Amino acid sequence: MADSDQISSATVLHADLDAFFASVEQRDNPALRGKPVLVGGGIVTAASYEAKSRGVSTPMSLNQARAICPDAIVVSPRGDAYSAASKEVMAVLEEFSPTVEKISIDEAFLDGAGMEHIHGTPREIAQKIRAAVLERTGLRITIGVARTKFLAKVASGAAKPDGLLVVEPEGELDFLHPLPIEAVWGVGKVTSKKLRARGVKTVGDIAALKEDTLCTILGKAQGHRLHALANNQDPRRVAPRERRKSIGAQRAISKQPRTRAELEAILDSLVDRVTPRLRRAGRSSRTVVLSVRFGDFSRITRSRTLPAPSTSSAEFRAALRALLAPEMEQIHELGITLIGIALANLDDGAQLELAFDGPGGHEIDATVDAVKERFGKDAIRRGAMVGKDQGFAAPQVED
DNA sequence: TCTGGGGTCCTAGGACCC
DNA sequence: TCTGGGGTCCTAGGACCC
Repeated sequence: MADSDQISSATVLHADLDAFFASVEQRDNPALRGKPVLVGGGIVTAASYEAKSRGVSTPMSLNQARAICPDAIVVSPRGDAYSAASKEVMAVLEEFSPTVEKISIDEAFLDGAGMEHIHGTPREIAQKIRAAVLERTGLRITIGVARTKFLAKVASGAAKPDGLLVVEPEGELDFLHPLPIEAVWGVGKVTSKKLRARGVKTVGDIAALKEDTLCTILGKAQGHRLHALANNQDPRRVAPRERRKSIGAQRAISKQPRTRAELEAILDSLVDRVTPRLRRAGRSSRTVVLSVRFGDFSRITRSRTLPAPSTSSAEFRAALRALLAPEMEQIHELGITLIGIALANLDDGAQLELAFDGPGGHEIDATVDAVKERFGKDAIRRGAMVGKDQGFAAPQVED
């Protein structure tokens, strides 16, 4: 097929769940339906549309939200429930398109290529998806349809909540150029201020600027990207996400004096939250990152790269203690309001690669976790021999 | 605006190597 | 002893997203 053919017929769908966390709470607890619901602790992580219509937005402090909307029901986040609901929804999406790109817990792009034959026009496809998601998961999803990812995403934003918007190819610039610059993915507070200071208010205004000018204002990468998007150029294909590049955990804490031992205990608990996720994913990490937010909300990060990829909690703990020690003086002076860790530089495979003869005599490389999954967690033990019929030779794993 | 928790990407300087 | 350019890795900070 000619390339131009594909581009002219390209259809991208952007599916975005409405007020996701709050909607899951309302779905799972009928007493919350039709009422203003706030999910969060400290700040509002998600607000139901009943709460949003009263002026609550995210992220806003919970106290402030309560002041605006005193009858709001506040619920603590249930991360596991949201992950499970997200999986249900993504599974429905995957029934419609073989190419689904998850971009966050509540959003995904779908490649519409080839779906027309089975499901009809892009509008009909989107309607079917919305109906299927609601029926199967009880959640409402908004869909934007366009020729490019960028337009599809902007379209879903404009269609919320519980909506559907198709941007026809001949109407693209009319749709795009009047939008405020903040509608562009990647234009946040700082960029918006820089641009507005120069009288740039709409996407059309950006399009009228020379790329060089934009790069001078914003830096090369962002200038180039913004110039392209504002001129309706977005060649990005829908493609399943590459693997995660880091895994982390953090905890906000109250600003009271903390001993080093107390902080190390928090660090250890964060390590214990993160390493199981690392191992479950069959990954290992070579770089350990400590991040600290002081009493004045300034932040630092400190990192250490290990000589070899690791999955060892003990090794991570030791590295983090070493990173924390030099910062204690600052912490005493300013106080500390958050402590976080991340494991970066993720490698494939958990440290040890195993080769064994698979069915048909092929040699298969497997990670430790894959082997455990297939043969049971006792298949690998320190120094254990695995039966010949399973084709292993004395795998040894530490930990 | 008295501020959560999980991420991605970009920039920039220095070390080190060829 | 003085000198160049390019590439990669590491560290730190910052903007941004949901």
